[in-house]
This record gives sequence, structure tokens and C-alpha cells, in this order.
Amino acid sequence: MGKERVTVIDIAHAAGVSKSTVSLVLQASPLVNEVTRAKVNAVIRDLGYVYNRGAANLRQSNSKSKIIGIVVNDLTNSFFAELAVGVDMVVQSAGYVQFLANTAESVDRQREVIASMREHGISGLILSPARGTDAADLKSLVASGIPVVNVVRQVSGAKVSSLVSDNHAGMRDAVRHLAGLGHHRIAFLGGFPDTAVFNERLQGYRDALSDMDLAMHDELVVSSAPSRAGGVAAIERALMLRERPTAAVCFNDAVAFGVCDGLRAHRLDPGEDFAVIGFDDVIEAQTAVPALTTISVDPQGMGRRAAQLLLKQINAGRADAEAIVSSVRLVVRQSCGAAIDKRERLSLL
Amino acid sequence: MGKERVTVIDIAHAAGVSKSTVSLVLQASPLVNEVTRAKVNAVIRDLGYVYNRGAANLRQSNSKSKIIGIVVNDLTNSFFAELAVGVDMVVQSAGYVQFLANTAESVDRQREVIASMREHGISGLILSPARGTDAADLKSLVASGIPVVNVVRQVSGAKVSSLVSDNHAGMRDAVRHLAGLGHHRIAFLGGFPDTAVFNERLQGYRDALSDMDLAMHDELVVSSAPSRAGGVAAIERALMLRERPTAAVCFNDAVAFGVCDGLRAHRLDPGEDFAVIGFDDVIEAQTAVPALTTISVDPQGMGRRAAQLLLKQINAGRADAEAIVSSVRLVVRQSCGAAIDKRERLSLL
DNA sequence: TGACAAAATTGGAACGTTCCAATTATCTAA
DNA sequence: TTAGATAATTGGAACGTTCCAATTTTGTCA
Repeated sequence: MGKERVTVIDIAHAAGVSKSTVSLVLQASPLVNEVTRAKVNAVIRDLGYVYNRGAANLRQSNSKSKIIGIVVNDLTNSFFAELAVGVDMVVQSAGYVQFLANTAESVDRQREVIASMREHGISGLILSPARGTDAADLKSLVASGIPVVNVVRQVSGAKVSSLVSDNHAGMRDAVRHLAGLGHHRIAFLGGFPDTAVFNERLQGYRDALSDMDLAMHDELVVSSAPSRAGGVAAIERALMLRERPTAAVCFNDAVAFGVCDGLRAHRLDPGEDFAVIGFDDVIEAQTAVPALTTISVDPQGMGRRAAQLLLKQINAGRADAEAIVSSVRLVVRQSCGAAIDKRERLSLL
Repeated sequence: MGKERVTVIDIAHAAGVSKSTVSLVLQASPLVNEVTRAKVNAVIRDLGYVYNRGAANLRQSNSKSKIIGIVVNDLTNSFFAELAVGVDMVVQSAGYVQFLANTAESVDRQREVIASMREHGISGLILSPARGTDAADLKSLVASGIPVVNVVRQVSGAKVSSLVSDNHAGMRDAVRHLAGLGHHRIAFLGGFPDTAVFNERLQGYRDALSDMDLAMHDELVVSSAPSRAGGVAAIERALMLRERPTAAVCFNDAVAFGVCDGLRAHRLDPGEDFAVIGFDDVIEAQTAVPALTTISVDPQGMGRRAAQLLLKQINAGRADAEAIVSSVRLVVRQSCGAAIDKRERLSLL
């Protein structure tokens, strides 16, 4: 049952037309007569024909494979999972299908999967590069004319489009908000210092401090893995300082959650005894307790925009690199203490 | 630059051999002489040749496309993201590449993406079916001889392999554990009652109660969306009962986190004032505060096993359906109050 | 009715690979 | 040296589709 695959020739034969006609109805060409089209479509349904995109793609000079690749550096981070969902949404409704691969920050794996995707003839690639990716890694890809959109992280020197969030402005706004609430010692917690994203955010932190006439204390910047566990470690170290911070901006939401955990372990109540702001606005940020004040980057929306940009380039044929920085906004919730300000409440008593 | 694609013919020409020979070295055939192989490989590197799997696949009678499909019902749930990562790991190292699609519980979307994947000639499919999927949806897929492995959820009547976790035993163990800690009123919170998974877990709950000689109270079973928000809603309702529960087993970890949030909103301390057990053991379960006691199903491992099963069937040529239930274990952490038992601590004072 | 245009259909070549059968080069042993 | 075996190479057909140029059918109008 279902052993031999049915081809256009079979359809043509059964419908009493030529394979060319069948091909035309498959592509919904206006050249074919309504009644023939109906007949052919009926036969297609009856015989359970499935279109062979491989064969079609082979013939079509340009590689319109209807496959786009998306490779992310850490799919277990829900930020990237949501990004992938966003990409999937627009890509699916454009009739494409996505190859998704996870590199787990390994450039070797990244090289392998990109090579594999090329062999399959992807018509474009959305890439959140693994740490340490350099322009040379993307060289031959772009040379072959395949549009590439970098997301989240940029690769300096690579002639590809990019879509990153406004890390500088986001962190600046977060720090200003905390300063506005009266905090003087604000820590910057988490993240690896050898990444561009880290440095952009750190610069935003620095600039905001200077805007608000606050001193920059190097010991208040403590880096760590950009994960929940990293957040626990970072706040741990920050609390050991002789002069403790009273608030923290975190590299991302995962770190911020870890910071909250660590605070509780020290019998400190995040949002009341210590203000915490995250970055990303992952889906759990709004339901967590306390709800996390954070910089919303809307990962799903970012995925959608990246996919749209890529599709635009694919359709345009030629892809001139454009760099988009996606704006970002502060979402004030409980964890920064602004909503239910304990000091204020106490002063009212 | 890189306009015309380079083909085996170009390689053959440049290396002074025939295309057949080039093809042989591409497949690492032992038939070709060492020195020719080296020469050809050198030319391949020089010209920047990229293998065209589409063309190869077209010729190869059987569809060894080196593509496997994976479609999940909710990628934003980190359980499925991790599952996908597990699949990706084994699939990648077997030289395959994965099509990943998210259906967001829509059977229509599911039908579309599966159709699309077939057109691309996937050699196998791993499917976590959307709610409401029935055997007919998979009929033509299996008829065409493409191996399918269902994960997480089964589709009754479909002749495909499946890999599900032992929902019954897991929930039974959770309830027994709570009963062993002295709880009499144990709630079952979250999940949609029209799913098989829900009913298996509920049955485990029922059986454990009866094993432990505890009464079954229908009002202690409160269903909700299997999400964090659903968990908040469920505990909310459970706390409104005239006779409150003192502990809860939750449909999954997301619900359990929501339950913890809801408890805190009522000034109850999860793990101390109320025992909570989750299901899944997602990655955040161990770092959350309190660390979540849960039934570990190791989603990544499940993904790996599903992929291995699928690859086995692909290689075997013929796929006879096997149903695997993957065993599951209780991981005791803080949220059930076993580790730091407040009552016990108090009695020691 | 014939001439012409427009609409619809069609056969064959081509895409880049693999497979098969056939050919050529190289080795072995008497 | 040569027959026979073995190793290495090769040309052409095939996979399922699309495209092109060419052909056939249908329609229009004088």
C-alpha cells in the first residue's frame, strides 16, 4: 500500500492530459482552462498525489526551495524558543518550512548545521550566532547569495542584515527608573563580559549613572553565566560587598529570577527589600511572584520581524544588508518596588 | 561572486575524471583509488562545491532525504523546547537535519505543516499531536510508509509508534509521597480533562488515594489550562473550599509554579504551609525557590529516545509500531516540605 | 466560410545527482 | 608474455519536475 509514489505523469495519464498541463495546474497558472483544472485537481486528490518539491527545486534555476533555516545558540532558553515560534508563524504562512537547529554555543556545531542546511538548499537563514562566531564563518554563505539575517547578536564585519534590540537604551531606561525611585547603589548583574550584548548593556548602565549624577563603582558590576544559576551566584557576590547595593539591573530575565531566588535565600524580599529589573520580558516575567519589572523586547515579535525581513530579501532577489535596532520598553511590575513601595507605605503610617 | 553553482560536472572537469568518479568519492566509496580521491577532494575544496541533496535524493529510489520532521503542539512550553533539543542532538549527529514546526494546538495548522513536510520528503516524523488529532489525520502518512513516532500524547487507533511517560505511576508516586508525609486532603490541580494524559494522571491520583486509604473528594480535583496562569486560577479555587487541601499534585510544572505564586498571594509559603508537587521536571524546577518537588520525565532524554527509535525504524526500512512507556521518577526537593519539614522543626524546639 | 488572433495544450530538454553495465588499466601467476 | 582476474573508471539513462517553443483548439469578425 502506497509503495510506488505517484507522479505528475501518472496524474496526466489518468486525467487524459499532458504532464505540462498538470504542472501548470500545480502552479495555479491562469493559462489552463477551468474545466481541465477541475478535472486534474480531482485526479490529484483521488490518487493521493504529493508534490515533490525536491524535483521542482532542481529544475528551477534559482533556489526557491521554500525552506528557511533558523539556528539559535540556546533553544532551552525560552527567549529563543519564543523567537523561533515567531519565525515559524510568518514563515509557515508564507508557505515555507523551517529547519531549526540548536548550536548550544558551539561554533563547530554551528558550522556543521549551516553546511548541512546549505546542502538542502535553504533559501535564507536566520541566525543567532554562537559565541565566537566571526565574519569568516558566514563568508561563503553570503558569497553564494543566500540572504542571512542575524538576530540578537551581531557578527562584526559580516555583510549580513541584523536585527538586534536596543540594548543600550533599554538598560539606560532601567537604571534611570531605579535612580528615580531613589536608589544610589545599583548593581549590574550577570552576563559574559566578552559579548557585544553585554557591553552594549553595560554602556547603557554607565551612561545612565552619569546622566543621573551617580558614581560608577566597578565592584557593583558582577558578571556570571546568563542563567538562573548565574543570577544566584551574582547576587551572592554582590551581597558580600561591605557596601551593599539596594537595587540591581540584570543581564536578562533568567538572571533576574536567579537574583530573586538568591535574595530570598538571604531572607530578603525582592521588590520590597531590594529592587530587581530584568531584560527580555520572557513569558514567565508577568506571572512570576513578584511580577518582574523588565525591559520588554518581545522575542516572538522579534522572530516575526526577522522572518519578514528575510522573506523580503528572498523575494527581492538581492539582499543588501540593513541593520535594524528594535526598540524596547520598560515594563514596570512588582520586582522593582515601584508598584508597592514599602518605604512609601511605611512613611504613611 | 559565486553566481553559478558548481556541480559534480565542474569538479570532474577540473580534476580530469568523470562525474561518476566524483560521485563515488562523494559517497566515500572504497572503489576509488586513494590518489584520485585526494585529487578530487582537493578540487572540491578549491571550487567551494556544495552537495545538492535535492538532486541526489531525486535519483535515489528510496527517499533517504536526511530530513526528519518534528512537530510539537506548544514550543513556548519549555518541556517541548527541551524535547526538541534532545531530538536535535541525536538527529544532527546522525547527519540528519530537522524540520521543526509549532502547531499551537491547531489541528489545521498541524495538517498543513505535515503536508508541507511530506512535499519536502521527510524520512520520518516525530509528532506531539495537537489536541483533537485523530488517527485519520495520520492515515495517509503511514500508508506512504513514512515512520512516525508519537511522543507525549498518543493518538488512539493510529498504527504508529509512541513514546509516552508513565503518567499513572508518576502521579501515584507523588500522591503516595504526600500521604506518607501525613497529608490527608491532597488536591489535583490543573490540566484539561479531555486529554488522555490528564486522565492517566488522574487515575494515578485516584489509585494512590485508595492505596493509602484516603477518601477521594471530587471537589479537590480542579482542572485549568496547563500553564502558570492556570495554576494560579486552580489554587485560587481550591483555597475557597470550606475544607482546604493541605497539599497538591499538579498537572505539570508550569501549573505547579503558578500554584506557588497563588499561594504566596495568599501569604502562604509553598513548601512550608502547603506542599506542592509538579510533573515534568523542567529545567527551572531545580533552581526555583522553593526548589520544586516533581516527577522527572527528562524531556531532553525523551527527545533523544524518540529520535533513536525513529532512526531505527528509518534504517530498518519497515516500521512496526511499538509503544514505549518511559519510566519516571519522583525527585524530592523543597516544595513538598519533606526536606525542611516545618512541623517537624517546630516540634523540636 | 476563411483568416486571424487568442486561448489552451503539449513534447522534449534541462536541472544535478546516482546507478548500472560496460570499458579500460593494473596486477598475478604460470 | 599472456590469459585471467581484479581494481578503477566511465558514459548514459533515470529520478520528477519546470520551462520553452511549438502546436492545436477555440473564438471573432468581415
